Amino acid sequence: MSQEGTVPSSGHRAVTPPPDVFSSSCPTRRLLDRVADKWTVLVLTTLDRQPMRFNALRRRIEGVSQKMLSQTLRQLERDGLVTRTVTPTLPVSVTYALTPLGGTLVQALQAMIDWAEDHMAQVADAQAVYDRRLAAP
Amino acid sequence: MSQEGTVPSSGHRAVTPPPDVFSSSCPTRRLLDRVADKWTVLVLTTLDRQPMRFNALRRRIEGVSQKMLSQTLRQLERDGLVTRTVTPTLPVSVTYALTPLGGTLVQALQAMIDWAEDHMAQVADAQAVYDRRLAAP
DNA sequence: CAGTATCCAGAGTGATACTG
DNA sequence: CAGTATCACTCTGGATACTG
Repeated sequence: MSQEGTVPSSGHRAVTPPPDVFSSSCPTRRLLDRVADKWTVLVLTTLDRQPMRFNALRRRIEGVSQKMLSQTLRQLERDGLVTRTVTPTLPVSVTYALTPLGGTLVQALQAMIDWAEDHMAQVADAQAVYDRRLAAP
Repeated sequence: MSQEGTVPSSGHRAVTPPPDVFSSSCPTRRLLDRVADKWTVLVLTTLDRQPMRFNALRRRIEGVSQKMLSQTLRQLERDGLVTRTVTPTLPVSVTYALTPLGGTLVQALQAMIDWAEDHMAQVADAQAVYDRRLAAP
C-alpha cells in the first residue's frame, strides 16, 4: 500500500506533509491564528450581510481602532478573503466585500458567534459558581 | 405586535437587551474574544478526542507556553467548558476533559480548523498574487 | 507532574496629526 | 472619506526559574 504521511524514502516526487494545525511549523497554524481572531471574525461576518465602506465598518464594529481595522482588512485582502474596491468619487470611496473564498469561511465563524450569543447565560452561570467556590472555601 | 429588542417603555419587568457581539459592552463580546482565540481553539478540539493531562496537552499543542496553557485551561474551567480532575497519585495527576457545554462549542471550532486545513492552498495562492503586485507595480 | 512567580519584549490601543 | 504615521501607554505572551 501507500505510505501517506510517512517520510518519503524512495519516492520520486517531493511529498507535501499533511496539513496539521497542531504543528507550530505548519502554515495552517499561522492561518488559524489569523482566522481565530476577534477582529477577523467580526469583520468577515459583518461583510457577509453586505459590502461596506471603511468608516461604516468602523462604526458597526464597536471598539475597533482605525489601526486594527485597516491592519485586519489588509491582511484579509492579502489572504483573498475580501476585496477592496476604490470608486473615484470625491473624495474617494473604498468598499470592502467578501470574496467567494471568504464566504466559505463565514459559515464557520457565524456558528461561533451564534454559539456565544446562545450560550452566554450558561457560561455566566458557570462563572458565578466558579467564583463563589473561590470566595467561600 | 411585540417590541422585542426595543427600549422598554411600559413593561413591568426589566428587559435584558438582546445579545450582540458587535456591541463592545455586551458580555457576549468578551465571550467571543475568548472563544475566538488561538489557544482556546486548539485546547478544546484536542480535548474533544479524549481527556488529557496537562503535559500531554502541552506536547500535543506545539508552541504553547506553560503560562498560556494553564491560563487558557483555568479560563475554560471557569467558563464551564472543561473540567479539571485531580487524582491523588504521587506525584498528583490532573486530567482535563470537555464538559457537555464545551462539546457544543467544539463543533463550530472544528469547522474553523477544517476550513484552514482545506483552504490553505487557495489562501497561499492569493497571498502570492498580492505580494507579486506589490513587488512589480 | 503540575503548576505559580517573575521579568521582559512586543502587540494592541487611543489620541493626535497629517495626506490625497 | 480613507487612510498612514507617531507617541505614550497598557497588556498579552514567551522565556526562565522556582515550588508542592
